[in-house]
Amino acid sequence: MKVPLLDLGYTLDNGQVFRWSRDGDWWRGVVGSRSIRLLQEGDRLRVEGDVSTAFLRRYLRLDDDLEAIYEDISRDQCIAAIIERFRGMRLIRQEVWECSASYLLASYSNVSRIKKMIEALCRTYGRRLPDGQYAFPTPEEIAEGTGDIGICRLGYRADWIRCYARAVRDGDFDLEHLQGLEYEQAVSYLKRVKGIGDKVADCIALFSLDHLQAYPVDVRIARAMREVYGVSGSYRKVSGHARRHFGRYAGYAQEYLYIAEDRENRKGLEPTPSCRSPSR
DNA sequence: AACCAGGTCTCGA
DNA sequence: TCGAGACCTGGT
Repeated sequence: MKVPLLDLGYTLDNGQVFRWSRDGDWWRGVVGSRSIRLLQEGDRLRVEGDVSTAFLRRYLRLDDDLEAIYEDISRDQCIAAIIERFRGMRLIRQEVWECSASYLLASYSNVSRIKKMIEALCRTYGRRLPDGQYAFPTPEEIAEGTGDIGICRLGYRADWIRCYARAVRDGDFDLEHLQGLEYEQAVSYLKRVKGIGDKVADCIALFSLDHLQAYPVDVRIARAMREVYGVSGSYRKVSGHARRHFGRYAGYAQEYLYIAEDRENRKGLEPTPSCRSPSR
């Protein structure tokens, strides 16, 4: 399929999704219960697996006008340089249950471990797919599964995920209702779930509810906000400042800042533009 | 071997 | 509303 401005590598390898990995020149991943392989060749995407182009257009947010978003969020030299450096990185539109359950597990951990926890969860409770991969488990499968959650090594997150799965299964937490809410209401509703706080709620809002103004602040973003923009303090304060600074697509700016920090930390590879000084 | 991690919970001011 | 401490576990 033909695609607009896109860098598949930056898009799949920036910590927003946890079930994709490199496989030679290809990318291999499981989305829900679909096993997919993707290869980008310029403006074309080669696709293997049980997916339609319509599904991929939606999943990869190919409907976002990246150039327009770049223009909107390029409100300072630092973010402009980072955008230039990582051109083509897109947010991904994840399904709500998988996204929320995944980020519920993501707290106070690191991407490598998060990936392992999720794979273990899928292997323990998810359906086995024809190619040997495992689907992301449904709330019912987690709530009613007979597998031993202990082998997933989730730590204290095990209780959170089981409690959340039960609530969704029983209708005590309504994902349909969630998807109809505005940003602030969605965040408040999400935070009723034990294990979902400010940051995870923002991730879910941004990655699965189309609330592009959401601005998740983790330790890295907090560091960037402090060092680059001179802002620190409570989550509310930092996130709110960023949302005012970057505007309605603040979430995109957040993800560009995040990938820049990430590549910075994987030292040795690809130098990134540095703008460590509140020039002003 | 320490330190850190896509944070949240609880509690006290 | 905010800040301080504790926290499963595994990466680096």
